[in-house]
Amino acid sequence: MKQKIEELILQAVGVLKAEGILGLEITPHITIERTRDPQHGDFASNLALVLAKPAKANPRQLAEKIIAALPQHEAVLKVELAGPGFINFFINPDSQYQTVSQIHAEGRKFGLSTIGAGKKVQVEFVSANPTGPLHVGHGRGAAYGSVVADLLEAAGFEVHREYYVNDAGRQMDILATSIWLRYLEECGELVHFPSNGYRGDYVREIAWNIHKNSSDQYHRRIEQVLENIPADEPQGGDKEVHIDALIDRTKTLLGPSLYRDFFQFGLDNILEDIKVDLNEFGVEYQQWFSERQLMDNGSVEKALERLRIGGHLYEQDGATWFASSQLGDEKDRVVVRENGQFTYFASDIAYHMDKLDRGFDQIIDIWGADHHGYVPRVRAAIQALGADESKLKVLLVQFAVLYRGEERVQMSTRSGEFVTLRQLRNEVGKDAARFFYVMRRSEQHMDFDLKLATSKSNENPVFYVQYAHARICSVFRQLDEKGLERNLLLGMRNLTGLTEEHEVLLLGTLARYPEVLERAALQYEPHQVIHYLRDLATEFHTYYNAHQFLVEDDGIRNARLNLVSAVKQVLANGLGLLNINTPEAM
RNA sequence: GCGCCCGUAGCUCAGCUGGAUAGAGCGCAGCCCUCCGGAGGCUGAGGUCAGAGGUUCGAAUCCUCUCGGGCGCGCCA
Repeated sequence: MKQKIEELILQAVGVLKAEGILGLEITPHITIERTRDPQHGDFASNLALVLAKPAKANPRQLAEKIIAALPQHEAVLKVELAGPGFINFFINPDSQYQTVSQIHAEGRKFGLSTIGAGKKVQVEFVSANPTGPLHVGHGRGAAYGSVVADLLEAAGFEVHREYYVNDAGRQMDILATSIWLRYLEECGELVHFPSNGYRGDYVREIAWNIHKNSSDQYHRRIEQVLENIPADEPQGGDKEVHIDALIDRTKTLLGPSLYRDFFQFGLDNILEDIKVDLNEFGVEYQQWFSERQLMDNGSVEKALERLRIGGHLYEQDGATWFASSQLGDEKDRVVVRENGQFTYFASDIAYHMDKLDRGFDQIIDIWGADHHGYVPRVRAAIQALGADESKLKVLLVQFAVLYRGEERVQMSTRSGEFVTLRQLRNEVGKDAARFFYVMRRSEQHMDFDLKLATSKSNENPVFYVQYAHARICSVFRQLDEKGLERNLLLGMRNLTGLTEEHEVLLLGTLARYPEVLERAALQYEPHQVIHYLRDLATEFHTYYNAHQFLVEDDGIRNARLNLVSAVKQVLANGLGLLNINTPEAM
């Protein structure tokens, strides 16, 4: 509908240009909006207001000329000039009725579009270090990322979902060493656990598992381990120096092969846990991309070589630097350390080169907002690699603060007592968790009230929307019990009988769904879908209270049932897209 | 100190990329079917869009400054 009006306006502009009223050089950006106030019709355009200046004309007079030049169309009932120069379009109600039959015909596919057809998009999200279970902060990224990906798919894009696994680097060595020390405890050694180690219970569990299945082959005496190790922080030393020495000692005592096994076992364990966790949360990936693989197969060298050829690298203080400050970053960044090791950033450059080489039209990185300082350097890298910088889109997700009613839920990573995503799911369930995470704009700091999410009352928006769906299902159950018939075709023929205010409103809202999906997808804003579904549910509940559906009159009854079942379909489509259940009864 | 995000009703938040009288939910004050699920609906009170300038026909939205909150500024990942 929106498109049709746009075409009509475009034709009118063409006519005015031919008549010399508008300069030929003027190419207006036509915006058509749905009106907020029904008195203003169904759609409105501010074209005349926008063109008034370049055309050097009075906006109202210009609007009149545009209206006069507008071709007739069966779907447009009338066009009005209003206010300072708005052009308001009143749609022929008959065309609104078509959406009901369209929804019935298209079913689950209603709302999908093809604007993204032929375009490949990669969405990378969560990508938490595999050093422990996902916590509630990752949950928002997971929910947001997966819905953005699904929205893009609904808009016709070919979507590739990816998790970047940071399975190389010091953090992983710290993990392996932490597990090993816990393992030694299992063997009966008395260990002073390093202050910088991973203290969570999961580390003990993994250690316990290894010990159970491996007899004592990794056992070394604690005196051997601690010999000449610099003091930890509580003993007046430096915790970083302490843990690095412990890592080296672990590697030496176990030897490359055993260390590798140990490292791998910890990694596999945690990664598997993350995969199961995300899966249960309704999040699927096409690929789990290994950072270590980039290190091992020479991709990092290749990426740096490409930067070197482009003249973006230089040596200083024994390290290799990327001159990112020339490409918008605030300062240059080290890519190869003095000790010869690549930085995390170096492998990230290689990762993004790999993304570019795979031929995606758009690369979307979804990060926690605390990483925002990282954006300019990655952008710089994209440019230095010779790619179009606009291919990269970074979406930042703010943290969620958990509350239980009024009381703030404390999180502490250090003590290992943080709230995990799994705990959250167990407490509020998948549906409420996903709904709440995605309910707010991603850049918005969010208060997540656990008590509200679990309450089975009208305070809880999840239940409100789901209830609308269940209520419609209940109506259809009642149909049988009352011994009334349903006739789909008869209902379609009588749709024009739906002239009540509530019905007209619902028809308009149903017709809006595809537009909402499209906007939400192109702007990466899942919360728009949530707001839409709440609106739709509200309008349905209002309608339900105002009118009986199961009436004696066959024509009206069947028309209303068709309308209501279209509402049910759209609720199911919307909730389905968010990966939230649509219960038939609650 | 510099950079990014945010500031809208008592609370939690929308606000369609600059449009018409700023909207929801919760909370509060009143109400509603002998009838398809009251997990619902209706009505009302509640706002200097943090503040001050500017841009223009028109600003919550764009620009500048100030105030307040969050987060970043490693040869960590």
